[in-house]
Amino acid sequence: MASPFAYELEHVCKRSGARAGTLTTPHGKIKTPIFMPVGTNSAVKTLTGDQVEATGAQIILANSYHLYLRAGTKLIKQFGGIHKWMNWDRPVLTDSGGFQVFSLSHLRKITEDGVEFRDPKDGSTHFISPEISMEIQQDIGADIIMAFDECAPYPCSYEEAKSAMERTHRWLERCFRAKTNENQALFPIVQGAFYDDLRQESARVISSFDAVGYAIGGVSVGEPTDIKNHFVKMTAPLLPENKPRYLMGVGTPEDLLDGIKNGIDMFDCVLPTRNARHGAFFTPEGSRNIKTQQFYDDPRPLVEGCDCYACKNHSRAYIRHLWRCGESTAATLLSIHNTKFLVDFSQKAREAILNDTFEEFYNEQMSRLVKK
RNA sequence: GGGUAGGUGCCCGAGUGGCUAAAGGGAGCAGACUGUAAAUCUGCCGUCGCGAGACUACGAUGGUUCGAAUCCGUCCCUGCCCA
Repeated sequence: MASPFAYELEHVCKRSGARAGTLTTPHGKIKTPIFMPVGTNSAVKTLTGDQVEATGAQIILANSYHLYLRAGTKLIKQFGGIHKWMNWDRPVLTDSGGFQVFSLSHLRKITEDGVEFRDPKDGSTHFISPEISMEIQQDIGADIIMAFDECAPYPCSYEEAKSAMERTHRWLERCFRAKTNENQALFPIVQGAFYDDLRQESARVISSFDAVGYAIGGVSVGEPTDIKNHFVKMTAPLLPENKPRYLMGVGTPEDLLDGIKNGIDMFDCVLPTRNARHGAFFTPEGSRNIKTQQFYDDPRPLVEGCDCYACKNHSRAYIRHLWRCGESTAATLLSIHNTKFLVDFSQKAREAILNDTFEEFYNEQMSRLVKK
C-alpha cells in the first residue's frame, strides 16, 4: 500500500534558506511554511471548531498526555479517533508527552524505561514509555505523531544534555518499533540542548531514521533569542532537505521570520491563544495589550486591514470593554485575531518565498516588529 | 421614644493602646508568558519627593495617655429588634 504521506519541496528562496512546500496527509494537504494552533485538550482554547477553521488553520495540535488523563484515549478511539471526536476533518498532530517531561519536571521521575508522572489535578500517578506514548497516539489517531523525547531545561549541563539526548535517541528507536499504523507519520525530534556538537550528533542520528518529517525540540525553554536562532540555524540544514522540518513550540512573529529564514517549515505555539486570554494581541508593530488605558475609546480594529472576525466586526474600545467586564468573548475575539495573525503571517511568508521576495518580506516585517 | 450592632483607604473587609500608611480581597495601573498544571503569574497601588523624609488619614469633635483606628464624653449617620 502506498504511503498516504508525501512532501513536495516546491521552492527554496534563492537568497535565504526559506522554503515553500506541500505536505500531504490522510486528511489533506498542508501548505508550508505553516503555523499550527495548539488545542491541547482537543480544543483550541476559547474557540469553536468553526472559529478555528475560519482562521485558516490547516492543522492543529493536540496533546497525548492531557488527552490520556482526560478524556482517556480509549474513549477517543471508541469515538473513531480524534477527528470524529472533536469534529475536525483537517489534519491533526499530537505531541507525545515529551514536553511534559520538561514542563512538569517537578511531578515526574525519569527512568530508562519511561517517565512516571503525577497528574497535576488529582495527584494520581501515571507511567508513559515510548511504547505507551505510541499506543496513546495511535488511539488518538492524529495524522502526525511525535516521538516520545526528553526535553532538557535551559540552562543545563553538558552531561545532562547529553544524557537526555542519548535517551531520546534510544527512545526513538523504541517508538519506531512500537508504531504500527501506516496512516500516521511519526516525526523524530532533535534534542541536544544548547551544545553545538550534541545538536549535530542528534540531527545526524534522527536523520538516519526514515521519517515523513523531522522536528527540532528543546528550544523556547527560556533561552535568549540569539541562542535559539543560533541553534535553529545550525540544526535545520542538518535535517533531510526533501522532508518538512518542524520547530516545536515556536513562536512569536519574530521567531517565525527567523525560523523560516533558517529553513523551518512548521511551527506551533500556545502564544496566540494564551496571550489572548491574558489580553494581548499581535500587530505588525509588535504585541499590544487590550487592557491598557490607551484603547478605552479607540474606534479602530485591533489591526487596520486585518480581515479576521474580530477586526471586521469590532473596535478596540469594544473588546477592551468586554475584557474589563470579564466577558469570555473578549478572549475569544483576541484568540481569533492572534491565531489568524500567525496563520496569515506564515501564508504571506510562503507567498514571498514563491515570489523570491522573502528577504524583503523578512526585513520589512522584522523592522516593523522591533520598532514598537 | 427604648434597646442593640455598627461607621476603617476607590469598594468590600481585618485590626481593640506602641511592631499601623493600616492585613486580605476586589477594582485601577503596568509587566511577563513560546511542543498549555496558565482566562495565569508578577510589580505598583494616600499625597508630595529621585531620595532620606515630610504631610494627611480609620464618621465629627473634645478628652485620657509619653503614645489612640484602638480607651472615655458628646454629637452625627446606618442596619436590626421592641414600642
